Amino acid sequence: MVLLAYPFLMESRELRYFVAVAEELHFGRAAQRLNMAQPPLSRAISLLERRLGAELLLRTSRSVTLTEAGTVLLREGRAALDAMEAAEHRTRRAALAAAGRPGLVLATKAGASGELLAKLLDAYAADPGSIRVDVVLCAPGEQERLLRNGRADVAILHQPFDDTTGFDTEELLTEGQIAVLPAGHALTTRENLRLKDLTDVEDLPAPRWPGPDGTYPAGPGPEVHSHTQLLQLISLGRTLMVAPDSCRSQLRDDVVAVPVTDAPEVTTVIAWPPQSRSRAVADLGRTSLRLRSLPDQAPRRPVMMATAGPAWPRAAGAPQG
Amino acid sequence: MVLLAYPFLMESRELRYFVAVAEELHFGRAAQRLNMAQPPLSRAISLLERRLGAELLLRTSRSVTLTEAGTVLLREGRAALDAMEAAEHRTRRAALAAAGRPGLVLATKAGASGELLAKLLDAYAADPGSIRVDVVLCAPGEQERLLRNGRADVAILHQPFDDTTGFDTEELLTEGQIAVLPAGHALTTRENLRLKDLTDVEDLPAPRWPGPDGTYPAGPGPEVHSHTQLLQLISLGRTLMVAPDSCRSQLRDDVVAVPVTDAPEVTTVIAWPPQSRSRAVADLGRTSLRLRSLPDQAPRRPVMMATAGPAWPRAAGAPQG
DNA sequence: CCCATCGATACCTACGAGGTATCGCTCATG
DNA sequence: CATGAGCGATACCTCGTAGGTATCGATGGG
Repeated sequence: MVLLAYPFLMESRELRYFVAVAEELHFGRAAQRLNMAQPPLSRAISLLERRLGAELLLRTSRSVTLTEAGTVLLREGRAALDAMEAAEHRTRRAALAAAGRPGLVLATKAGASGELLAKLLDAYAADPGSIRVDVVLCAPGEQERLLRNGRADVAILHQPFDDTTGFDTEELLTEGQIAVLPAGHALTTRENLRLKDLTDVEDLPAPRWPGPDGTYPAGPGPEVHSHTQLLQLISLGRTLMVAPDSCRSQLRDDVVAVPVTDAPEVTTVIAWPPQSRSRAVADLGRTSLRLRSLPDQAPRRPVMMATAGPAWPRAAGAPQG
Repeated sequence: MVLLAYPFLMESRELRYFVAVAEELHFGRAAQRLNMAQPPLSRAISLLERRLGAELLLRTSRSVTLTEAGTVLLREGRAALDAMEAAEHRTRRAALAAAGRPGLVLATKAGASGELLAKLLDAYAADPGSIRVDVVLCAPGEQERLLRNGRADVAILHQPFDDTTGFDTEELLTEGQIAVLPAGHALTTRENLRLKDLTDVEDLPAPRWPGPDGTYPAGPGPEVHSHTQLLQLISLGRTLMVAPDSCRSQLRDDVVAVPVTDAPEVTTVIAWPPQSRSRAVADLGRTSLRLRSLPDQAPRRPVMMATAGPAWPRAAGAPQG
């Protein structure tokens, strides 16, 4: 039996079009996002619908909504586009490596696990045969995306917040969580807290982070987009936050940490795509294994990091060597 | 920050072209497979290379080989194309379901776990709200592919043979393995065997199954493409096989089963793509859970199955209801 | 040494992706 | 209830490019 060619009709271009429309629920805005005019977009979508034999969108002249099939195609289509993008990035990276400029891109959440990460990178750098590691700091939850679309080779994820299905992982650290509160607030007198003590605190409404679409959820709390900003807002007595224990080391003097006893334990893991059997990734994984059984304080050098939002301009990276 | 459109260049068409060439390592044959002429294929590939900024293939006028980058793109590209195809199939299936013709496609290895599967399907069919299940019998190892490219919603896989990374799974059965030998063969006098007793048995060389590319590996054993054929060859004293314990029930009288004590245990699992939170799949998963704690012999009806090779013509399905 | 094999190049054609103009429907507004 | 703004669909045109044919040039076998 001979292996045949893939027989499906869909082109990735059409899928990009559909995903744009499905996310915007508006042909005009989607067309703008795609840098094209609205009519060809309308045509492409209805052609796609005819070829799939499935209604994807319900349009009136006032609104666009997804059908069942459309919802499925949005989810599956995003995954497929991520995979396409990943193929492209990983190939480019492999070509660079073959051309003598090997490198790893590690994605981690901005403002998390600084200590741990620095130790890991130092230990890896000490490995003979280790290569340059570029660190990309991204918004909470963005790491997973970068790993899925190939912009990163490895990521530091936090269970149970990030979805690690489909990745190989190595546990790095499990820890409890603390509440970070303004110094002097009534709650700071407590030895420890429970989650329900922290919901609906009148004068400290939970902060609101932007979603992946850039919009903020509704609510009374302040809108935030960085941790420094959040800490400042806490110290000003405007909000509070619940975070893993290890972030204590990064707190300012004007905020107070109180353990939250019933918050879920947070496990920091290092994750990579399963078939990525590159030596470098394997080495890094092995390093992280070794790290857990190592004496605690190795000599530390400062670690330079590059920041990168989820936007498209390539993430600049600082050498780790 | 606004969610932007996917900015990559690669079209799935180009990727299909590359995968075809990379698998054939021959532009002419690849072009045939793609139903096109060779020159535009050559052009498309070199254009792809220029746009990726990466050499993918090393060509002489006598041979084509993959570079490092090409190897990466072959692996990643296959995954991406599977994802594209999956998006298409799952969308079509969702549309059918929305149109009142819901159905599940379950992939399983031909000639494996008949008992277990029949029980599972019966139990599920007894569930109120259960829907039609089409069973696709495929060549060993093909189930995984069907699940990844969306032609199946659920699959019966066998650890450690099949790769379940990226799937949600539910364990069904763990069992040892047996050697199936011609009746009367010297080895059948043994109470049990070890793996090394079975390698290099002069008169019973291991059978050779076709790989995914349709070619047979080299070796002394006979070429086989079905289990019936294999059993016949065993009964003729030409070969042997090692298989999970449960296949005993399907053996003919002229072959003998002997336990292999050091063969790895085989775990039969039911698997599905993780985000596929359709009610039907969830029900089936729950049914399989219940099954493990159930009394053994429920009344059984015969189960009709459709066969399907890995080739493209749509798998026909027989209703389960 | 010559021919078979195979990928690359040159050149042409035609399909379809994408643009502009405009229509037709729906709802908010006074 | 009339009007206009907003939005998707339709009509029509243009041009880029995917794909075909013919042929070249390199390489290795007989």
